[in-house]
Amino acid sequence: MTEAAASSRSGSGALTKEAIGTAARRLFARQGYAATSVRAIAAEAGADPALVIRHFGSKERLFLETVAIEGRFDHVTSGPLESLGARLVESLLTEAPELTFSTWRAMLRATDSDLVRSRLIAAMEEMFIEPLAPRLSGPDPELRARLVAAAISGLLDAVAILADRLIVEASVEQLVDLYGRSIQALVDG
Amino acid sequence: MTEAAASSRSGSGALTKEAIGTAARRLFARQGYAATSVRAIAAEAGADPALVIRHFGSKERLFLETVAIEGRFDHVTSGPLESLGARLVESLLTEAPELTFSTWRAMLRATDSDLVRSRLIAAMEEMFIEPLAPRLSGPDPELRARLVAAAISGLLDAVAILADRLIVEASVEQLVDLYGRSIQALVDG
DNA sequence: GTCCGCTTGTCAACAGTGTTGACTTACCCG
DNA sequence: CGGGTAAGTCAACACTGTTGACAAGCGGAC
Repeated sequence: MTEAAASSRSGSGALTKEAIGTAARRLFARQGYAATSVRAIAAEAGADPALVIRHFGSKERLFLETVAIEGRFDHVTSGPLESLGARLVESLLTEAPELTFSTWRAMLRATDSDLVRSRLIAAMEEMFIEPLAPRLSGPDPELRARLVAAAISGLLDAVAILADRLIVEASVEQLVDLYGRSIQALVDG
Repeated sequence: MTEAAASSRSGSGALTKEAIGTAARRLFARQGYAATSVRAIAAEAGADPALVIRHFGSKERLFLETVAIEGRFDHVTSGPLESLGARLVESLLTEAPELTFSTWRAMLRATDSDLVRSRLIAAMEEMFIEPLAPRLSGPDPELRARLVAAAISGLLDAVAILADRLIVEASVEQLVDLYGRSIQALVDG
């Protein structure tokens, strides 16, 4: 069609779309999906509520397009297996943890939507299960990799949603030692 | 409508309140908090939407009063420590799992509400952390008990929310063996 | 018997939500 | 200049949770 012409024509539309996206990202991360209204996003971006829908199709698609889990754990999952549990926990807790936690919180609470749910599943599989499963030796490597992912989601729950104070305020070394050893039991099989 | 009038004449409004409660419980468990409207609950109970609010105060309080985590794991947490991980996983997977899972799903998704969130935290502490922490020996018993709770919430996530097919379809013995051993590492410290 | 108070229920309305369609504006190409 | 199209605006729709005014039936007091 006229996509090339349209994109080269004028940057005005793409600019406000970008503004809407960043406003949505901020509000979704801070208040969650349900508590953030399209009108609030529009106001924050200085745009009309109808324009938000016209640019992104729906509030749900706006959420999916803006708040995405993008943690990269390749360096962890590709490292030595005997220290994987510890390195996994450390990476989760130290590398841009604020982003990881708020994203987890926002997405998990929005899993009413099947689209959000399948997106979350896909992210977990891509980040942890798929890189990990083929490397595990012993019985049921795939199942064990998925249980590792379950343990990770449990840690994210504790920090991002339940906000367990003792866990949040514990030292990274302690958590790496304790929870890392627990995950390591799944890796070793 | 004549039936409702008749019931109100014979006994009390507590009957219709009960009907509203069971309708709410069913719909919340099946569709979650956000997707269930007060009007749908009222229709299912054969009552007026305004009556729902008058009886329970608000949709949020209705949710809190109807869907509550009531799992009892005393027999597990008071048993022998050396097999606690395995017995915990087995108990979670076999004892009224449908109720446990749907309740976990409904509550976790509704943690936008601070009331729901603190209720969920209280339930986890009462069911797992408080009975377990004083029994653990070694360093940081409280922190380790809370990490056990985190691991549990991860397993619940995998089954109830992410609906991980390999985990759901795995045999209880496999999960007890693998994830139980992982939790046991936290218990042993 | 009549009135009062109380619970139980009904109705219409409010402000807020996501979303849609009609409409205007502004721009680039021919 | 004229036409087509993307960008933006506006009012409206159906829906949400919640509220206040009001009716109906009941038990007890005088």
